[in-house]
Amino acid sequence: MIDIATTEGARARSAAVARALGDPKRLCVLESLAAGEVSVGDLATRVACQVPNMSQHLAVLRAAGLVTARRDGNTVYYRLADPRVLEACQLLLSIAR
Amino acid sequence: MIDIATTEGARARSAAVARALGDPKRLCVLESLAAGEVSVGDLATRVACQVPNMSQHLAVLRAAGLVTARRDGNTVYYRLADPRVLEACQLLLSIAR
DNA sequence: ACGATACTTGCGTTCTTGCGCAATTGGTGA
DNA sequence: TCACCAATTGCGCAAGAACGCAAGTATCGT
Repeated sequence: MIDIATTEGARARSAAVARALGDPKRLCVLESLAAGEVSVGDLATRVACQVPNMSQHLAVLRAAGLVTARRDGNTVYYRLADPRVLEACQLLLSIAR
Repeated sequence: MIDIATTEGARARSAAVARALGDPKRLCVLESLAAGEVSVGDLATRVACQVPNMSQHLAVLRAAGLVTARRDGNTVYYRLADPRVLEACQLLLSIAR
C-alpha cells in the first residue's frame, strides 16, 4: 500500500508540476531532451515555435524543477533535471492512450 | 531506451491528462478515490469545496478519462478509471519533492 | 569598442480555468 | 402528484496562461 496522505503543500507542488506538463509543446521539449541537452534555438526549431515563446516555456519547466540550464558561450543548453520526468511523460502517454 | 517518438495527437491527449492532474483539489479527489468509490457529496466534504464546484472538477477528471461514475439511486459514486492514475500521482509527488 | 548572435524579459491581447451562485435534472418516497 | 435530496448545468466574473512582437541583456569575434 502506497502512502497517500499527502499534505496541502505537497499537493500544491505536485499540481504545479502537472501543470508544467500540461502543454503539448512542453511535452515535446521534454521528449526532445530525452537524448541529452539541447540549445534553446534548436528546441524552438523542433517544437516549431518562436524563440521568445520557447524561452517562456523553458522558464515554466525550470520553475517546476523539470529542467536545468547550462550556459556555454553564447548558447544555453537545457537538460532534464530528473530522469523521472521521462517516466512521467511515458505514464501520461499510456494513461491518455 | 524508451520510445519517445510521440505523435502530435498523443501529445495533446497526454497534455490534457496532465492538465486534469494540475489542480490540488483534483489531486486530492484522486487520492480520496484510492481506497474505493466515493460519492460526490463526500468528495466535496473531503476536499472542502462546494458540491457544484466538485461536480465540475469531476467532469474534468471524467473528460480526461481518469475517473468513472456509477449511479446508485440518488447518489453518484466515482472511482478511479485506471490504477496507473495513482502511480501518476505518486510520481508527481516524488518529482515535486 | 563595435556589431553580431543567442536568450531573456516585458507588454498587450486573447483564450482558458476555477469559483460562487442560481436554476435544472434525475431519482426516491410520502 | 408533490416535496425532497443528490448531482449537474449555466452564467458572470476574476485570475492565470499562451502567443506575438519589441526591447533588453549577455557573450563572442574582430
